[in-house]
Amino acid sequence: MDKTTLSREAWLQRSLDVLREEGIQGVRVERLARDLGVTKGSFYWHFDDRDDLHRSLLKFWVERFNDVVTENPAFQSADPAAGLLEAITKVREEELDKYELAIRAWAEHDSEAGKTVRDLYERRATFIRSFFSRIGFRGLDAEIRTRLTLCFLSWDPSMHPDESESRRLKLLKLQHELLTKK
Amino acid sequence: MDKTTLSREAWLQRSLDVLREEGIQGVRVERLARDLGVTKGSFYWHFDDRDDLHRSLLKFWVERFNDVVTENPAFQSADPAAGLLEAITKVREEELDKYELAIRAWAEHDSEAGKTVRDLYERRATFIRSFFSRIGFRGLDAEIRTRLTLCFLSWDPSMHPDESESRRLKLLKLQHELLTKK
DNA sequence: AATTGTCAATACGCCACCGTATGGAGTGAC
DNA sequence: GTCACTCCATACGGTGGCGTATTGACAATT
Repeated sequence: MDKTTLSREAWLQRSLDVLREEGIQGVRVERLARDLGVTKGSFYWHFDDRDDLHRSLLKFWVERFNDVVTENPAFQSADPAAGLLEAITKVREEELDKYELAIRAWAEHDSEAGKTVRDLYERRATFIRSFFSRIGFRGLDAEIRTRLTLCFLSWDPSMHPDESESRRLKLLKLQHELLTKK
Repeated sequence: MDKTTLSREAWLQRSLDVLREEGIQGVRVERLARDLGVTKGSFYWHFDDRDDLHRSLLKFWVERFNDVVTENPAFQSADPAAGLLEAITKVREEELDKYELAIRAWAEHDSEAGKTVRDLYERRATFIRSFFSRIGFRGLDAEIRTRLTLCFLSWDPSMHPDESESRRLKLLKLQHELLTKK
């Protein structure tokens, strides 16, 4: 791994954390430079401009925190209800939702981030829906279960930031039981 | 109603719409002044500074879009399942969730807005939980149903901005059935 | 008619941030 | 030891937004 790549990723990782803590308006060139202990001369070597950073940031996040679930064949082997539980448990355990709300907040007011999030939602919905479909739910019945699952995964943790991990997993299981029960 | 009050509310209403369209970073003094066809001389008559506007905006939103449900005794009369359905239907029909995501996005990176949203969540959760409690659900079983209801109300519509009103109501009813069924 | 109060216009200084231009340090090629 | 390449530092001009100070228009009061 050469230094160019490394340094570019350092900017991206720091950007992601700043995004989470302060929102996209905190992801500024000179501020990041201060955080990283360099000046913006470095930034403009690695990126065209601030917009380039923002777009790269989206790609960076999608690759690291999303593809690992929806593109992962491991969840297809078991019986559907168990496979679904494994998938949503992985999200919680590996904190794949860590930057979720920050990205969603950003997407609300940025068209490009909006498109990324919408496309991603479709991938996720298709992924989850297939489980409910294989369990035997059809049409609107599968749809509402899919949506409730996605809602709960993406939104609920952000409303309970101080909840213990064990309680979260308990509620996650309970939600899974409730929605997979025929 | 004197002109002072009216004009102050004009700033607040415009701010709320700008917040929804562009986020809190769009709620800027000179920009709002342009939108309203005045100069910022007016702004600094009605508000101390930008921060004063932001804090007032929060209060403005809470009073207009939230108290009407949680502080409304009308939903307590009917049987619990029916009362719950009435309450969540009112939210959808009167678009009380219109500014929900914009506020939530703001709250993610602003401590004062964060506190407002957390307090509000508690009020809502208590409100919803009482229905499930009266239906006969207890403990974690009532908790998960409460959370799924709140998730669905706050988050799901934002993921389907182009969905028809009738389909939304249909899914809302289905969600209600699924969660109130013993 | 003069005075007071309400609201808005104008002009100013200030600061944060962006993007560019240019120079310079370090390293490997040969 | 020179050359070229990679990466960062420094200095600059430009822009946009904030908040203040001052003046002005208009209405109501007396």
